Amino acid sequence: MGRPARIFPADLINAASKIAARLGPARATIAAIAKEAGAPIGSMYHRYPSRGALLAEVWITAAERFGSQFSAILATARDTDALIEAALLTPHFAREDPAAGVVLFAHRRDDFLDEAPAESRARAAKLVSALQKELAGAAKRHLAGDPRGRERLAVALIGIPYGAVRVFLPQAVPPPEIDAVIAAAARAALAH
Amino acid sequence: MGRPARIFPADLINAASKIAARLGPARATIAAIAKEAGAPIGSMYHRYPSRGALLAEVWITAAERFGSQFSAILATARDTDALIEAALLTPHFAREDPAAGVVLFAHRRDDFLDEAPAESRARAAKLVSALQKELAGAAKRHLAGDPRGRERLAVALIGIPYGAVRVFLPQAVPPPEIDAVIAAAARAALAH
DNA sequence: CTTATTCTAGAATATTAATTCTAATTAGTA
DNA sequence: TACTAATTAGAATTAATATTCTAGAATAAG
Repeated sequence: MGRPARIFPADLINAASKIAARLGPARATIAAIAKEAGAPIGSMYHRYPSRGALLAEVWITAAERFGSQFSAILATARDTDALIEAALLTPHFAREDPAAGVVLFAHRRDDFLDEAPAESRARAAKLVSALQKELAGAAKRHLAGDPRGRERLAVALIGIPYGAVRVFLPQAVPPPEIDAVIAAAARAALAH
Repeated sequence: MGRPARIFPADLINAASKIAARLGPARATIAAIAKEAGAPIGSMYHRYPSRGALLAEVWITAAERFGSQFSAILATARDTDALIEAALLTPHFAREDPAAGVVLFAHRRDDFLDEAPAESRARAAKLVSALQKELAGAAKRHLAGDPRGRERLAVALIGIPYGAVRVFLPQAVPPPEIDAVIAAAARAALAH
């Protein structure tokens, strides 16, 4: 029933991710994304109500992928060594999915969400708060003594790896050698 | 000779810094900056040829302040302990000059420079490459054995502190407790 | 084979914000 | 006191892009 689609939502998200990674969300215009996707402008609005909604979807898609891997690692972590794996997810992710990595680690979240409809914003906020909760839980388990455990864990497992890959992104993918540096730094940050 | 100025360049830079820190460079419109400075739109263009030129000046001003302190520390560093002071400059700077700190550490450099005239861009590039050179020199002195010394130093003294304060900025100023975490992490990153 | 439906297609319009322009002030100077 | 230069002041214009609108195609159902 109806004309078959040539352009699917996933195509637009992929195209928008690439453009946003390359030029930044501010320069990811509807025209540029449409061109990258090989779609006419009209089809963009057939899929997404606004540019803001599409950009939000780009961030959310990337964040969901990262978040699910991160929480899987965190949930099964038995000791500090296992936590370090969570810190290493950031460079790993940046290598495995460069466009999503650049979206998440070389641009600002708000630049993807500022123009988003309320519904998308709520979905994004849920992702962030889920991650916060998991960090709090892990802090309770692994850093029981520290009243600021969640902050410390956030710095060690998110902030430090983020800052380290940020030195290289978006021009280059983070080189493999920094993984050891990230691991050592995260470990030190955890060891009070 | 001529009507005395009510609005000075520094006023516009300060106003633009505040707005850019609060809303991000993309939302720092000429109208918003003019309002913050109590200046009419016309006066903006009397001082700066374009919005891009003004935003570039905001970043350059902040980067010059940070850079001069950073290179002073780096130049006189005798041992690893002294290098750690360079890593701590990031949280210190974010506390002492919150607007400049947010400009440098909570936003993207390119979002301040993408629309800048060539002359401003060149000035900004010079600041960046000066810092690169200083890092390379310090790497030679302090990490003589490491072929990737400059990268490691960049990660330890810039990337890690940046990522750590980024966990808090721009909502809050980085709390004093993270300084010890940053110091430990930077030290670990240096001690291969 | 006609019709309803879904989608492509891109031109036309609307919106937002940067920039330019014209006029009005103010202070020194001849 | 006129005159000139520097600046304020903000309205008018322009430019860039997001969004809407109107048509045209393609498919399945009846």
